[in-house]
Amino acid sequence: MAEPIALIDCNNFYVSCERVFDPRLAGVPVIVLSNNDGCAVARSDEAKALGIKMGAPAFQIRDVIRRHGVRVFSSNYTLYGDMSRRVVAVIQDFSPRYEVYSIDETFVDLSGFGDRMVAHAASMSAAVRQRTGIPTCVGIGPTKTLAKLANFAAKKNPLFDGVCDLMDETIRDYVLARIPIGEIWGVGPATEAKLIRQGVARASELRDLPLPLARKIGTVVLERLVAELQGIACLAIEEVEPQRKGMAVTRSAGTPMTSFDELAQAMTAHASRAAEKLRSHGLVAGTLTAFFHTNPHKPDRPQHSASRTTRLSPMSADTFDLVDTVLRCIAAAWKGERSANGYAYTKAGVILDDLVAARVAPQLLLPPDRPRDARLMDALDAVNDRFGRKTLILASEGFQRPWALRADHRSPRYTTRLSDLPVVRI
DNA sequence: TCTGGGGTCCTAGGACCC
DNA sequence: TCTGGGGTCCTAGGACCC
Repeated sequence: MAEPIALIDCNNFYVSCERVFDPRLAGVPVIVLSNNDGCAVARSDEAKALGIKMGAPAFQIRDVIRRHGVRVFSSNYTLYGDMSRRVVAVIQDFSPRYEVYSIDETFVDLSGFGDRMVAHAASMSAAVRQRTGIPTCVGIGPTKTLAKLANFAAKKNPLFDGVCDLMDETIRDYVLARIPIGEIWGVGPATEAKLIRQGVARASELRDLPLPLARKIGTVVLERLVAELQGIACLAIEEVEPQRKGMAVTRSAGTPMTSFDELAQAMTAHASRAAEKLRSHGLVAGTLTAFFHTNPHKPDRPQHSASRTTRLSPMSADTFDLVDTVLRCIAAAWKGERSANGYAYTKAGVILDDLVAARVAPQLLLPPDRPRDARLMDALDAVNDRFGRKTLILASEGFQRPWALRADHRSPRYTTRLSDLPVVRI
């Protein structure tokens, strides 16, 4: 008998975070927008009922928002990240083995709880609600994929009262027969279309696919997925966070960039941020990619997309190194006049790969003539840590920042900023 | 005239996730 | 006018090696 795995998933997480600090948001439609206030990335149940889809561009749903008084928020990742940490702190009290899978989901090993398993899951959910204010649902199954499906069922069907246990085969058959394959973890639009062409439309039908056929239709990934649906655990709970392989800082521009200088400023900012992220994780990068492109949603306008990848030698997390490298990359990729080349670039970014812990990174055999002082970076980080991000920046980042993000509806950082605390006047 | 077989490594691109 | 950002994994195919 497989061991039970639970998935605890926060309901409409970003919206729930906003509601914790403003009870007036309860019962009304609320959405949270992506970076740059681009599209809806979280929706309350009321907003979903209005037909607002995940990822809907903000400008396309303006009418619905106005007509129904939908409350709109810019993303406040500082707040959501901190709330996520608090949720996990509660979950820790309910099982020693767990995996933080995303900002709003955690897999929990429930083996050993026997008959009390469902009750235990319910009290975990209640404790999270009581101690953080965040509502959750729990799905339980013999594999991660089935726990995910159980969670989906728990969210959709009020019958389950927030906790769905799919360890029982009868209930599992009932649920799988009713869930379309597109809802399964790992089945995206491409696989869904392919499977439907093969006459496979329900989770139960996918589960009953012979493994070799699954392998033939898809890849080893689909084969594994089918095995997981059959109750054969292929994906373990990963308690230790694996060493990350790459990291990226990419942004859409608030106003399109039309000159090389504007792009260079934005790229300086992205590279600086990337270097900062590397150092905060104690890493250095071996490969750097810089890219920029025009707005692909406007195919009638002139399109240009460019990227350059280069090795960082020695591997580095130094702001100056990364900025120099990025500027060389975009200079090599820029077409035409620097003042304006006829293109309006809306997105640019820096991607770092081959990440290694700084202390085990290979060193140069012959050190450079002017060794960069690591203490300079320490000082930079110390100042920005103490006085706020971007207190000290490279001058090449500029001070106008026309490309900077839009965030017109940001809520206060209630839990991480003293200056953002609500003030009570008596 | 006739030109092998068996590997590794790297990269780009696709698919998926939240 | 306005369409996010940051990740992972897998595969195919090319380059290269002996």
